[in-house]
Amino acid sequence: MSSDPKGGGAVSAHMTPDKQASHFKRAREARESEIIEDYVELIADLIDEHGEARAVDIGKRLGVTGATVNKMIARLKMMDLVNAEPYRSIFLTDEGRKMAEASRARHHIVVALLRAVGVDEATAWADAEGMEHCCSPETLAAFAEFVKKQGS
Amino acid sequence: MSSDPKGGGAVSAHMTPDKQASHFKRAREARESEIIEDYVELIADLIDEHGEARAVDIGKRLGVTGATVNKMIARLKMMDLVNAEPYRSIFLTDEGRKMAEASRARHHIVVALLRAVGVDEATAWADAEGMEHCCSPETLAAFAEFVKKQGS
DNA sequence: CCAAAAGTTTAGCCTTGGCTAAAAATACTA
DNA sequence: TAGTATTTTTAGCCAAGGCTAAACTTTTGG
Repeated sequence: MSSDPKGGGAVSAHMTPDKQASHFKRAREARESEIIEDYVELIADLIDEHGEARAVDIGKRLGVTGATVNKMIARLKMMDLVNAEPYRSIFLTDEGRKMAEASRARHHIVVALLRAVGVDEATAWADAEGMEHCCSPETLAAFAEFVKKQGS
Repeated sequence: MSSDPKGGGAVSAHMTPDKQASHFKRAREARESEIIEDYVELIADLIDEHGEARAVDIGKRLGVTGATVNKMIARLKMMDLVNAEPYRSIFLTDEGRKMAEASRARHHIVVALLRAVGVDEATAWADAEGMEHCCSPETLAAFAEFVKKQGS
């Protein structure tokens, strides 16, 4: 740790190569499901707000083109997360709805935790967008616990 | 928010479509730089521990094949983050070292925050692997502040 | 009721970041 | 020093998730 002026030390000093590899693997896998969950959660939001989820609105909120949305919806359909017929709006399957609920719950816990440790509202919402996908159940549980304690 | 039994509410109720789009864009960009930073940080770790960073060791720790490492190193070289000659081990440029420092510092702050809110050591290290890339400077500052306060 | 606008779909392209297999270079060891 | 073992490199594959452009529906308004 000779060249670490900040005093932290090498991350890998804490573990064996394969343990570390598994962390990175988990992070890679999280990245994969992240996009899926973003779409599913957003579809749920749109249905709640407008009664339906249209490709064009999904695209607008996600900042991607309609073509991209379309391709993704095809994937979600194959994964049995949504029901969709050509030229009609998109609906969640039971499984999709369950995923949306879970995703939303995680999102809220992360926002609450960030607020509790002093992050401002806007930043909390923005940052939670990515963080919600990296937290293990244990960490989420700890967050929930901490927030509850703070509140009381 | 009619159909939200958990009481959280739709995420998007808090913002306009384009604001939300920018959050997702930021999350996508973070995902892109994430891999780069993981490689750079790991190279720094290996140099600190072994005096050099070899492709085979990077691969082992990241859980990817040597071929993948090789391709990535070529990219890092193009980005001027590392110096590497054929069949020799890899070194960081000044810019690379700077990135590694920053990444490492973020990593440590996140771990400290997780520990402070009650996450156990092992989980903290594992989860920080992904979270470190999603935190804005504001959030990291809040984390640092919070940890400092707790400690005193 | 029909034309223009809006939305959806398809086709085809690109980059990333994985992979395997095989070739080339380096390192070790008998 | 020769031969084997390890490591690196190259070539070529794949899926994901973006994009544009163009064709095709559906919706809307005159």
